[in-house]
Order: sequence, then C-alpha cells, then structure tokens
Amino acid sequence: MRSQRRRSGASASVPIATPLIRKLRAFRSLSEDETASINTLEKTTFSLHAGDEFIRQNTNYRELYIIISGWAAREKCIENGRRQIVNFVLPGDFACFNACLFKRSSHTVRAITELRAARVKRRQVLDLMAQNPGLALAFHWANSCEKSLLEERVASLGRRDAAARIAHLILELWYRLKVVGLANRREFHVPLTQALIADATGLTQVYVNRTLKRLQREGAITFRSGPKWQVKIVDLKYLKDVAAFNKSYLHFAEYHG
Amino acid sequence: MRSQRRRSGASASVPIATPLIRKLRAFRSLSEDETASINTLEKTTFSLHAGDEFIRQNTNYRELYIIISGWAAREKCIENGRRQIVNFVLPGDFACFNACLFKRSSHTVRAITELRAARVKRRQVLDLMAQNPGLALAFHWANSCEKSLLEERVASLGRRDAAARIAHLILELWYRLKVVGLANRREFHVPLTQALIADATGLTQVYVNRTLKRLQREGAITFRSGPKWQVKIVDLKYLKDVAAFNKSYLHFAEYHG
DNA sequence: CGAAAGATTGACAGCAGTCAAACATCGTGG
DNA sequence: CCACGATGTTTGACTGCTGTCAATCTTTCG
Repeated sequence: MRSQRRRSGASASVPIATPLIRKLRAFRSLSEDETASINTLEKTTFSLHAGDEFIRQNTNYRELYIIISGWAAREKCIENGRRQIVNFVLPGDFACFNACLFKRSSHTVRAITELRAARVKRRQVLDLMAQNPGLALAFHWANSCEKSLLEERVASLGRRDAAARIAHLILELWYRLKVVGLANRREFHVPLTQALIADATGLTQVYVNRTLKRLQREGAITFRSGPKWQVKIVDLKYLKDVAAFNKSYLHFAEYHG
Repeated sequence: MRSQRRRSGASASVPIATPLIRKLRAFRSLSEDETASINTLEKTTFSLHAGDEFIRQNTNYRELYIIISGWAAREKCIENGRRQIVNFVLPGDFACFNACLFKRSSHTVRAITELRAARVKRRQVLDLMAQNPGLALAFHWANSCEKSLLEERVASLGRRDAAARIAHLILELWYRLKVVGLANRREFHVPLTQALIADATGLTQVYVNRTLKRLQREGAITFRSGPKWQVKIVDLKYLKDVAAFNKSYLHFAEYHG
C-alpha cells in the first residue's frame, strides 16, 4: 500500500462535521463531546492512489480506516477467477469495522479514486466504544446499515433484471451521498467505470453499456462517462419504478430512542 | 402470528448448551456466568408453525427472537412481485438482532418448519450487553458473521453459475449446522423445497431441479427430496471445487483476543 | 502525438427462464 | 387401508436475457 502520511488540518478546538459525523446524525444527533471524540479518532490522515488496497482478502487486519474523501470498493475474488464488488465504500464509511471483531479479512478494499482516510487503531475504537456506549451503539448502527445494504444487493442480484439493478445502484448511491452532504442536487459525481458497475451488479461491461444507454434513451438519466462520470437523474419517478426502489432499507432517520 | 407460549424446560440451575451458546463458542469460550446469562435470556420460549412470520417487512420491530430449533428464512419481497431469500435462519441465530438498532424491518422472517424460539425484550438484550461488554462484543460478532454470509451470497449471485450457487449453499448450511451441533456427519437434514432453494439462489425451481440432478449424476451429492430432505455430501472435494468454496468467510474459530 | 484506458457496437452463443404436463409423495379422512 | 387433494418434483420444448468475442471509436493524459 503506497501512502503518504500527513496531519489533517483539523485543530482540536474547532469541531468539524466530517462525513462520518454527518452519517451518524442520520441515526441520532450527537453531543459536542461525541463530535470531538470522532474528530480525535479521525486525526491522523493519509492518502491513497486509485488502485491501492486498504486491506487484502485473506490477510490479517491491522487497523481501521475511516474514509474522509474519495471512493473505494469492497471486492471479493472468487476462485473461479471472477470478481464481485460487494459494496462501494463512500466518505464516512469504515474500512473495515470488521477489524474490531475478526482476525482476517474475507474481502479486499481498494481505492477507486484518489482518496483520503483516517488511520485508527483497533484499540482506539474499542476504548472509545467502551467509554461511550451510546457512541458504540451508533457505530454498530452504521455497521448494521451496511448489512441492510447487502441484503438489498442480494435481492437485486437475485431478482432484479439488468436495468433494475443499475437503476437501483444509482439511486442507492444518490441517497448515500446525500446523507454525507455530497449530492445536493439530482446531478452528482460518480467516479465509476462501466466495468466497475458491471462487477457490482453482476453483469458484464458490455451489457452495462447497453443498459445505461437504454435508460438514457428512455429519459430516466443522463450521464457523462469516463473518469469524470457525472450522473443526472432526469425522471426520478421513472427511475424508481424501473428499480422497484424503496428507500426504507437505508434506515436513515428512523432512530427509535 | 399464531403461537403457543410455554415455559421451557430449562431450570435456572442446570446450564444447557443452547445453539446460540454453541455458536458463540466459535468466537471464544464463555464463562459459566455468561452461559447462565444466555440461558436466562432464552427462558421464555414458544412455537411457530411452518409459514408463520416472526417479523413482517415494513413493520415495526417489537422484540427479538432466538431460534432454538427449526429453520426460518429471511426474505424480501420486491415491488416487482418477486421474492428473494437473503438468508436462512438456523438454530442459534437471532431474528432479528436489528431490532436493537432499527425501528422498522426491511425484510420478513418466516418459519419454514415447525420451530421453537425464545422471546426476548429489546431492553433485556441491551441491558445484558451494557453490563457485560464482552458478551456485547460476542453478539456483535454474530451479527457481523451474518454480514459476512451476505457478502458471500452477493458474490454467489453475482459471479457464480447455478451449480456453483447450489453447491455453495449446501456447503454453507453444512458448516453452519456443524457449529451448532446439528450436522455431525456428511449426511444431514435440510428441510428445504426446491422452490426455497430457488428463491435463495436467484434461480427458478425448475432449474434448481435440473442442477441438483446434475450434481447427483456427477457423484457430488445424494439427496432425498420432499419435506424430509436429507442431503449427503458424497464427494466433498468435488463439491468444493464446483462451488469455489473457501470457508474463511464464515469466521469460525479465529478470535484474536 | 501516441499509448492506454474506457466506451460503443454488432454478430452470435448459451445459460437459465417460461410454460405446461405428468409424476411422486404426504397427510387426511372416510 | 385406500381414495383424494395438496404440495412438491421431474421432464420436455421452446424462449430470451445476458454473455462472449472482436473490432472500432473516444477520451484522457503524459
């Protein structure tokens, strides 16, 4: 893993709403103390280049990372040589919270853009969770949200056709980006290639291309391909219909106290 | 939900190794105190008939359940009318641990056999976890194991063909049953219909039939269909090759202290 | 400008789905 | 003990969604 260490610009006294903090606020509001604790957790940051790996499949976890900016992919290589992206890792996500519970990783996490992340020792997280059980619950909430995303992905791969899978993925990414303040309008940045979308949706790159074109032709979306992917949701209702999308699985803003 | 309440036979003084306890032992050994705590948690049991629901998609969680015996399925109905089973729920599993974190369920959990389960108040679990952080970690480990199962299922649905998916499912169930002491040999009870396997693997019932027959013809497995499904793994190595199976994702017995 | 990465398109193949009918098994009741 | 309906399995014929292969085009970037 090539990486350059550097101190982040966060001074201890000025609390900043990092993506992780924004995301946890979809669970419940955080006290100043809690915000400060998370700022401390995210103090030591570093950068990765596209293609670099945080964690490699079948190796031992060493520490945790919290994504500050940039995208990564959680992927599995199957022994038949094929690759499946199980989820995209966005700013505010852990990579991987599993390091607190498992010894070895059963997947690879790879940066797919230039990326900044915080490096956190497993012990730091466990200590923080022990001393603030409320925050521990919030972290476990985030972990369970990922579980819910996976369940929906299983449903997609099992029972949605190509157009529905792609439409669903676009909508999911949109909602997730909105929660961390990275998609305010219906046009937003998606740094994915058609090959990455294929590996996430269980399709081939060629068929992803055909299906994207179709969605565009039908007036659902507009997009600009290449490394500077920009997606625009033109007809939100139509896109949701195609995807059979119901946002309840995201579990945003439904904390029950 | 039709159900008959009854007291279980577990007296407070005689600790019993319930499936949940057996499973957690794959994480780490439990103290007598911890075993007793879990026995207390599982004190109030009840029965369900095949087809009964624990939790319905898009309704509020009320309490948690711990499966004592029998199988259930966690399923999602997509608005296009199709059904996907995201996971099978076996003895020792929670249904659903999510109730501690989310307000509403984004899936249905349905008994697929006669079934016995313990009824647990959300507060009971949260209190126990607060007073025993070590046990809390063990519960979160179990929750994360399910997450890992889902990731592997995503990989199956995305990048494995029909034979590999079915072979993989059989092997996964075998390992999970072994951990809770329900499959000691290579022949074990699997109370699934071909339609259920289809809904879990994203295939159709007809194609599941053809593929099972093929696996049998090739000498990988033997099975007896119907409500009293019995599967025998004849050629373990061959079955693992077909499935591209690597058990590391199960995260059994790899606790790092 | 040239190489590399990614997108687009066409022709064709094949895995898995659909439809439909026959068969087997199980539980129930007369 | 057998008849019967319900549920589940098996098989065949045919369809179609998505994959494969390969060539060309476009964009990016050093």
